[in-house]
Amino acid sequence: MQTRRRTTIADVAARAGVSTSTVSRALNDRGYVASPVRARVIAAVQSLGYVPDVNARNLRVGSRMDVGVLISDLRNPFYAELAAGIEGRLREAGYHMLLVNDGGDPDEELAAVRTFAAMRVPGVIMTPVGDAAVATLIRHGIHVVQADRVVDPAGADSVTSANDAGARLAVRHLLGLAHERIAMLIDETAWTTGAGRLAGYRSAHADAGIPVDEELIVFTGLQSASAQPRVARLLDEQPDLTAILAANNLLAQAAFNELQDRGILIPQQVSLVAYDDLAWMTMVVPKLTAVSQHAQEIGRRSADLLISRFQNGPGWPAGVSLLVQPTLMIRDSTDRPADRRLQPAARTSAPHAASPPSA
Amino acid sequence: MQTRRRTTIADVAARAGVSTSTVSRALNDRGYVASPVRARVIAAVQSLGYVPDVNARNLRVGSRMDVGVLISDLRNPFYAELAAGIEGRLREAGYHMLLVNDGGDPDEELAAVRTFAAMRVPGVIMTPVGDAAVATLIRHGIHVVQADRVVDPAGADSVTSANDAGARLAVRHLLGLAHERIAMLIDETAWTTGAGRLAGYRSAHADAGIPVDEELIVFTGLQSASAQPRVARLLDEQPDLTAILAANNLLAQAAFNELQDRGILIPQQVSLVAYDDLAWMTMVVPKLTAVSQHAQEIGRRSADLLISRFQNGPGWPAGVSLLVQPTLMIRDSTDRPADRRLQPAARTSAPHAASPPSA
DNA sequence: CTGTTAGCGCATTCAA
DNA sequence: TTGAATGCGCTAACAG
Repeated sequence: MQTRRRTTIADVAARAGVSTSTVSRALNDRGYVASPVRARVIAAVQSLGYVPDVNARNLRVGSRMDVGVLISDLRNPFYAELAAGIEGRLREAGYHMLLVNDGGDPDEELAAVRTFAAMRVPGVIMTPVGDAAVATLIRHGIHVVQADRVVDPAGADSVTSANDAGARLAVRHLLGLAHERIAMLIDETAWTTGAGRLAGYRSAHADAGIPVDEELIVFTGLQSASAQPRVARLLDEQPDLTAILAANNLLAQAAFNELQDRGILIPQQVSLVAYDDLAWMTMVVPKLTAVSQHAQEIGRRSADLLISRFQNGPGWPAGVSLLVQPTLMIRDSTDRPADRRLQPAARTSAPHAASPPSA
Repeated sequence: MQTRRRTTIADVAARAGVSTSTVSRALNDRGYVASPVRARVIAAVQSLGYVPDVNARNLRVGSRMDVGVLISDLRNPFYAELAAGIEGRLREAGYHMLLVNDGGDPDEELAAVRTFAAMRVPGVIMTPVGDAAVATLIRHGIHVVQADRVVDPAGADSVTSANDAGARLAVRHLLGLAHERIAMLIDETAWTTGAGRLAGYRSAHADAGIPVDEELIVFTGLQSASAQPRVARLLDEQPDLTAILAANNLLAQAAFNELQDRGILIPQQVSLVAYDDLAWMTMVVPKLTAVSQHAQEIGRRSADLLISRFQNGPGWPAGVSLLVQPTLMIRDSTDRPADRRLQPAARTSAPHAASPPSA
């Protein structure tokens, strides 16, 4: 029957003819245990299929070997890579990853954080959405590493991508090709990722002495469904833009789809640079020029940083920030701008151009 | 200082001027608690920032609200969708997902399963790789739902895609287009996914009275790096094939890339059907005809099934198997086969055709 | 080298 | 309606 009591350390002890503490010592290589005794214990464990109860162990010892990981969206390949990087390193260090997906919702995030606190995990790696969550963790004495973006610049550790540098790389590349009207697609700038990328966009323009036309900076918001229509509007309103920098992979997808739908040639009519470098970007025609953030590396370093926190005591400096440098992968979606007059002609032949532009 | 003892239920009790049992009752809505007392307790909890220790709670109660989820590869969008589906439902039911990634490695899988057993989770949802893991879980009285594939057809519950039906759909579509030499790309058939898809491929042929040429069935193995070279060899050795069915998204990617690299036109020279329907498949040219497995739905149903197990006692029939029907999304990568003689001509102009075919 | 004792934080009898 | 006592399974002192 299923009602059978689970086997405990006492069962093992009885079977091996020793006390429970001896079993505990044998299993944890702690203190002295005579070889033959250890062998008997191991044998008993095997035959009983005994697995120690971590709840009891954690309760007694006061810490556990699981770290909480909180990310926004498992289905976004960027986060999936990040999580994979984190998990790999944690596993190497003997820790387990407890992954929770908050969907970018601050309430879910707070709930998840409470769960981690309840579990008494020693640390949490998260892509933070609200600062309340980070604060809660810290208040409970739980180490937190902010990955990818940061909401608490002072207190908690972080590992982020050099967003400004990445955007600068992309824009400088476009400016070098002689583009002057470069649109920037961005979800929002409340997060450091968006803010950094926008800053890079601006500073690259400043370096080149080219003024930024604010009309070319479009905010799509966080709902991915609204992105493509917003791109459509941009294309309608700014017929003379020659290049687009999409601030993340979802926006790149939206831009690419809209350009395709309209029959606008990339890069002949509009050059496109994606932020995030995903597999599909080399499968489409043309292959997309993209900024690789090295998501997995960000994950690995986040895990490393957290583990260092565990090992080095409170002596360690607080608020360590690591920066991972992105790389620009130049492919086929960027080229010198062509004669702009090509564009309206091509667009009228596409079905989507039916609605009259406001210009 | 960090050395401060963590706040426990006793601290809350003291602050509220009641006993610990009253606090416990107030927090769990169990038994009678006078309203004003409850209010005082809540206030104390708030001001102390108290969060109950789940380790202690689980130890006492003997069960927890976390279910283990074990998948092969977080970075594969199919699994990511599956996990997202599982998590959504679990969360709705008040459970948390503890996700571990085994990389398809039986040893890692076994280790993870032991961890779950040690945690005394009430159930595990997994894409199983070895049968030892499933057996271990069952032996420990932990409910397991096999998702996507199954290694234990008798004992444990499962939610899978109707793989044979999906492949049959795809092949029937190709046969209907008058293809007769349809290659099947498959990683391996040790897993039920591959076996089912191959069976569907065969039965569709049988239904149409078309013999299967075994040379057209190629096994790529599990390492994704070896897939594209294997496709290359297939193309060299079988110059007269007119269509390819790729048994998963990785293989579809490999096939697509190889065809592109060789300049072979899809679908004019070779039609391509992907198993798994991912976002990039509608972004490439041509858009890929694909079998959608509804990965998220598989995840949702797996979670539902597990939760039912929790609720309905041992009275429930053992080994429930749910089947999710796949859907064929017909797009632009499949068409009637063209004159085969086009192929060699096109291929000699491609760089990869340098190595002489064995034919 | 090994056994006895105690207690981690909590939920639950059982009395009051 | 509340409090005191008990024990979940385990590890860490402390004796022996």
